[in-house]
Amino acid sequence: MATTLTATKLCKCLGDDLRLSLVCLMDVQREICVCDLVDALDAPQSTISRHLAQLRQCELVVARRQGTWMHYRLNPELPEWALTVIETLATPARAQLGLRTPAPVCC
Amino acid sequence: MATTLTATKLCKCLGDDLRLSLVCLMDVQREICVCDLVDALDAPQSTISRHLAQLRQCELVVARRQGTWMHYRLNPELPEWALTVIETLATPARAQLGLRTPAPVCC
DNA sequence: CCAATATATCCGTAATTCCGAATATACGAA
DNA sequence: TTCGTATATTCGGAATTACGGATATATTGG
Repeated sequence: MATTLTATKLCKCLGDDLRLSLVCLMDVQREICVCDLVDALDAPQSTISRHLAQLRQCELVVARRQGTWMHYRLNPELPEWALTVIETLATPARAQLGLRTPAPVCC
Repeated sequence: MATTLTATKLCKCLGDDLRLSLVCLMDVQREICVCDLVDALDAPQSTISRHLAQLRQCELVVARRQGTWMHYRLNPELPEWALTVIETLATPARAQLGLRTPAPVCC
């Protein structure tokens, strides 16, 4: 199910507060695990996991398992334009979404 | 109904093939009128107009009336990050959406 | 094998978005 | 005024997306 990342798809992914928050968090913390995401963003675990799956499917992020934990990070093979968009949005988005850089809890 | 442009809203606007096409066309042709948009993109007039209204409402674009025609262009007061995002997406988007620069028909 | 923890998926429902034909509005010309 | 062109809005229905509780799966430790 590996679809190519298009401009429209990238925007659709980022066009949701929760998903944009997830991406922003991964942009600062190079790698972050689900439990940290869950308590950084105030949303039920199933919701977060569902959005992460969506980001994975668009190949915006990749996951690495370490024991019981899953660590997520931005896909290192993102096309440059996509990375530029993310980095450009990161600063205004963090302010607008009220994201503070969370101290890593687990891992 | 002038809401502030947030990162999420910008992405929502750009997360649709038709709207992204509209924005891309305005990005090349500094200013373009609805009839040109209608025949550049193959979609019914009401659909295009509806999407334009949405872009207007998010303040991504502004319109200028000249007689019967409406000329649209990117909002010159767009925050810099928004403009950067648009310009970054423009090139890949044009390729992915198969947009050729249309020769101005009317006006 | 069993329990505990972390994460993913399912599934019915609610909310949002999209579509395009029909209709309305705005303007210029006659 | 009336007509014709350009554009906007309305509206009901279809399609997509989001939600979150319940449940399934995976992994580690005992």
